Amino acid sequence: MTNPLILKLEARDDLSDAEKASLENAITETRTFRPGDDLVREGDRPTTSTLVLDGLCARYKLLGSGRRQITAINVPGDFVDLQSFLLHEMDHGIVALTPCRVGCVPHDTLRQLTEAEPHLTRLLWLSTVVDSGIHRQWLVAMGRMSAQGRMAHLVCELYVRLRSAGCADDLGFDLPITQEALGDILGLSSVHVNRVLQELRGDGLITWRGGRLTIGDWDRLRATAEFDPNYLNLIHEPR
Amino acid sequence: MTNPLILKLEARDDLSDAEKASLENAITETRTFRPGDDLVREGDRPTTSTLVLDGLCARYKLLGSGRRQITAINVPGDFVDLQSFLLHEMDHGIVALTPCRVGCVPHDTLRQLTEAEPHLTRLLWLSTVVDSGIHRQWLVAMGRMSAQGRMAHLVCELYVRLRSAGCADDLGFDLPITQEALGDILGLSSVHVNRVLQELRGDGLITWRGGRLTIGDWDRLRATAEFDPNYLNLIHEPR
DNA sequence: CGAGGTCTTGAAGACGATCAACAAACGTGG
DNA sequence: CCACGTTTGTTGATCGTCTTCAAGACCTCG
Repeated sequence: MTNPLILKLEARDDLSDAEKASLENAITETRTFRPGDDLVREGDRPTTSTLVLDGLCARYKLLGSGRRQITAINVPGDFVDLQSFLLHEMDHGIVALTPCRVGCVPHDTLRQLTEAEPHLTRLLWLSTVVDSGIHRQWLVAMGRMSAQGRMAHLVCELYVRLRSAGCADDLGFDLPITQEALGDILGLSSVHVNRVLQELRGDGLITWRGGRLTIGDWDRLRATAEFDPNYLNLIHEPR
Repeated sequence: MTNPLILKLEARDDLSDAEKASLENAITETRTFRPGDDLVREGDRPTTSTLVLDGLCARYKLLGSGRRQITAINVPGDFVDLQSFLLHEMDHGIVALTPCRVGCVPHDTLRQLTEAEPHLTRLLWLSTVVDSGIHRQWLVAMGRMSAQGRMAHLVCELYVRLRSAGCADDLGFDLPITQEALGDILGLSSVHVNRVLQELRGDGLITWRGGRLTIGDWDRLRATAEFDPNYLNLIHEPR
């Protein structure tokens, strides 16, 4: 099976065979995690960065009250903590939301890439910059949209991202997580998540049963979410 | 006057004289903006990136309802839209919050830096990655903190960032923006911003008059905000 | 001095949180 | 395959936070 990071980068620019080989060889080890396992903890100083090969992970922070906020979802092909190569100390934890398989890339290897492969460096930089754009969009949703709008937006985003990673079909995608986790993503209580889901289902926009999310009416879902995939930067052009 | 970007990067790693010169020479033009002016609009495809030399700018998105959400504040030394060099199309606008002086750096120059200056490239990459960390912290505040906690957190963050940019003294800093803008930052209505400010002032945590924010009790402000500057990555070490 | 923008205050209402109880689903061991 | 315990999902009731609307005060700048 080919490395999903290569798929992700090739969606945005051409890669030479040498560059693909560099990426393939960068992974020194693969590891698996079960839902709820921490891949990395806040305060760690990892010496490798983690690439999601399969499953979903989340970045999160905990507050004094014990509340959790998830700040990002990572799908296959995402370099979860690529920034730890530059930041050194983790300012947040990373948890497996579903069963996960990940690849580890030593920071030394990344550093060598930045010395020898300027184009690949720009593409890796790009992938952190796209993450940043997703964060900004989430901020807009959190600050100015209703709970239903936010939920609809999340579904739209995950659908497009999973699709581009080859992990969704025409009808929907697997999302085997709890309503509480969904609340931690959207900044809502699990009770309210439940009610919002019922409304969206009542309106025929989505259904979500047995860990499988099905899209009922993409156009209206998209309208509810005011979703514009622009910020995901799924455009192929020279970088 | 020395380029504040150099100050910002030197807070996090050593720069050689050649690297400093590269950064100085990168700015081809400086421009000024008045409060409310757009530096860049959503959908633009700029050919330069913008470095704040003086004043405050904000990244923002507008929703269908006309609501605005500010997703980032940029202080002197920040490279506002460095990512446009990789992303090409702007997924958000940038507005001057106060009178601003900025420097323009052509994307061609940035590209050449990535080809010839790996260490400087890593530092510029780092600065986008720190922005990302700030976004994540804002998400936590938006999702899981009260209006007062959020306000307190914003004040703490701005104080530390402006201080490290040499734009704040022991007592506080200039913040000549409207309460409505503050609401667009925090995802609150301007009415509620007003009330939250009154409470914080009543508690002796801050005062804000005539565009000048004064910190009354840093320890309690910090506690209210659960503020930990860790995510700003103000650590000097080799990158 | 007047006009537009900004700040302030009050009142009403919407949205989402919290609490509590129960139902359903899941997994584990017998 | 069933029994049981634990986790997850569902529902109702109540409460608090923040929004919205509206009106008046203040301020700044032409």
